[in-house]
Amino acid sequence: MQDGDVSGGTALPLPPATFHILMSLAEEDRHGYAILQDVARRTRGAVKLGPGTLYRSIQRMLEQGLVEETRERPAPEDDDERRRYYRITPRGTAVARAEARRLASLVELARSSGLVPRKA
Amino acid sequence: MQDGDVSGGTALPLPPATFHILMSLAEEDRHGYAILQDVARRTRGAVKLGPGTLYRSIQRMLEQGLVEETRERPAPEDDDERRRYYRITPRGTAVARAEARRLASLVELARSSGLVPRKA
DNA sequence: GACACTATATCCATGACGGATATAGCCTGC
DNA sequence: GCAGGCTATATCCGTCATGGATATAGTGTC
Repeated sequence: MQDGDVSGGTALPLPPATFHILMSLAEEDRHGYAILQDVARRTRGAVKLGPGTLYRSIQRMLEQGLVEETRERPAPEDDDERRRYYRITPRGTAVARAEARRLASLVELARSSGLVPRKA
Repeated sequence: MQDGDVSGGTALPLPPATFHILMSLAEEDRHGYAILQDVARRTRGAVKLGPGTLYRSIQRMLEQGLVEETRERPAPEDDDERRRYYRITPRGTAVARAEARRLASLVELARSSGLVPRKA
């Protein structure tokens, strides 16, 4: 299902886990485990990333420059030294937007196919 | 990324190829190769299914009862005996609708994440 | 003391994919 | 005449993303 590239080796469609991680980080910087909880919360439990999926996705995304690790950390009393915090990059934002547009046009396609009788 | 089932072993998210095939068959009964061309046409070339993906997807979908092979064929002068024609089942329609709703709510999620600046 | 939660990371099996390959008849251009 | 492309179906292979199990380890709860 080869769509287009978005410059730099990241092709669409984006792996679903990658898209969810980018959406979570678009809101604010987070560490891995917090992303896990945030995705579950935002999707009302519909999407629960497994730990394997999460950490391997983050590694891939670091290599592709979609996210970067931040040195900034919260005040020590709110922190946990084990955590690793991540921030979305401009490239990550661009890729996420491209994926969102792709999904939106896919929904449009479904609508014009006579599917989608009512609003979600 | 385990979402819910839609009764009978077919889980969401649907494999993208499966969703495209269902959308194509929602319009009218088609044979395999015609689905291939229709998907490419409807997505304006953005999605081109490989032959392996197409025929294995159809086999899986037959097993899951999402599509069925039809005995009805066009007039012999418009036909090709090699073709195998497929029709979407009520279950296939239900599954496709569920997937379309899932995608629509994913787009909504992206919108509320501050992504998606303009319409696709 | 057992269990659950936080937090990261790796391993394994499964599943979906693209592309190559196979087979084969048809048509077009050179 | 024959090379190449199109129609049409089907199988094989390597790759990639996934869920879940497992590992490690500190904290808190029952």
